Amino acid sequence: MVQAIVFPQEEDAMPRIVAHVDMNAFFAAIEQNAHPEWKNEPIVVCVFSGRTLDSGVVSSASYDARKLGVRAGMPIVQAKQLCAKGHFVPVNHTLYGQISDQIFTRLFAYGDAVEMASIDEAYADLTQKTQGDYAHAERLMREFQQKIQKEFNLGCSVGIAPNKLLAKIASDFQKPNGFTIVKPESVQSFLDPLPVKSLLGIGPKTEQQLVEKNIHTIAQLRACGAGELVALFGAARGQYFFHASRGIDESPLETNYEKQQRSSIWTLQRDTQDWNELRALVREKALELWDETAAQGKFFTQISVVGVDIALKQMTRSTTLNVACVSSEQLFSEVEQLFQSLLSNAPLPLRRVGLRVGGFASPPKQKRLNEFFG
DNA sequence: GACTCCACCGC
DNA sequence: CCTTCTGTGGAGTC
Repeated sequence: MVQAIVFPQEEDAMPRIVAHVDMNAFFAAIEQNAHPEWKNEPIVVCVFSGRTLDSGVVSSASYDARKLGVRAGMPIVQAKQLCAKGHFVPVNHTLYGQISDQIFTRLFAYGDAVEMASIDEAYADLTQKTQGDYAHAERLMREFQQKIQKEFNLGCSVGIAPNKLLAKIASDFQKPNGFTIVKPESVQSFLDPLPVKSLLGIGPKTEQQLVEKNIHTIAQLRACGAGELVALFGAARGQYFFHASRGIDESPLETNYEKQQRSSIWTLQRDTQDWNELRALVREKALELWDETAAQGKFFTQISVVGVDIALKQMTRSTTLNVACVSSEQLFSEVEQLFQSLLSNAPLPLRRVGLRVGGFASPPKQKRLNEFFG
């Protein structure tokens, strides 16, 4: 075969190759490494809410804990019943974030572009580097997988496919330490037998709606007309499902993504409907949020508060400022008003409350950033 | 456009 | 039986 000379137009036309990397039981695996004496013992990483000794949920479970039925999202109390001898440790997001950064920094050497999709997932675009050659892509990503295992003692699953949608499903196909390649010619046969829930964006509620229409597999979803899907799910999601069921996804890697909002929500020691009981804590949290965003040079125009009542019903109140918020005092005063409005309409005492800021804009009064520090 | 709620994605 | 925390995007409503 003649070696093709690559012109810019042909570069654009080159079929994409995208890899998705998903760390296996990431938080639990890191904790396992931090405690080598727990080898082959169940480890359960927990978010303790602080309300009672064991209130809270499981964030991540090691494979030894999963064998006993422990799952992410499960109440800690329930996990302890399944796994009395397990090691229950609190989440340490800072540590996991640092390790995540180190791991995915290595990935930049393997692709043209990298998107860190979450703390334990990333995409790499391999199109140019491999010149569209799947065998080359496989060699590269197997090397990456082994490198991470060796260097960090952490396993990951890898999917390689023509786009992000399929690469993500492929990395999920075999776990742990899976390696799945979906070439363009086998996209449909790969997708068809999978449950609809395999598609990003189809969760429990949407799955239920589809099951009611007797749609269980992606093949059955593909048999639906675009019009029917749009009628059922609205324009955006309907069209997404139409394309996704065919394995079509042109979305590019988001390589310089910026957060749109920052929020924090916490569980109260005691349920309440009384602003005076919340005031001090809310104030503290508002100041923290101000400090964190100001430190990043971010100035927000949107402020919201959220309450979750004892029936777990959520309520929100929000406001949009004309000019970015200028001080922590202004933030707190806005938050106070929003909470008073929320509380006066809350039918039941609140169990959890939270704050959110977003709508990041230029700094107020056009001050130079460094005038805010020092 | 602003606001509120809902569904979903991670772990 | 008990239900954390963070962030995005869509839909309905006004």
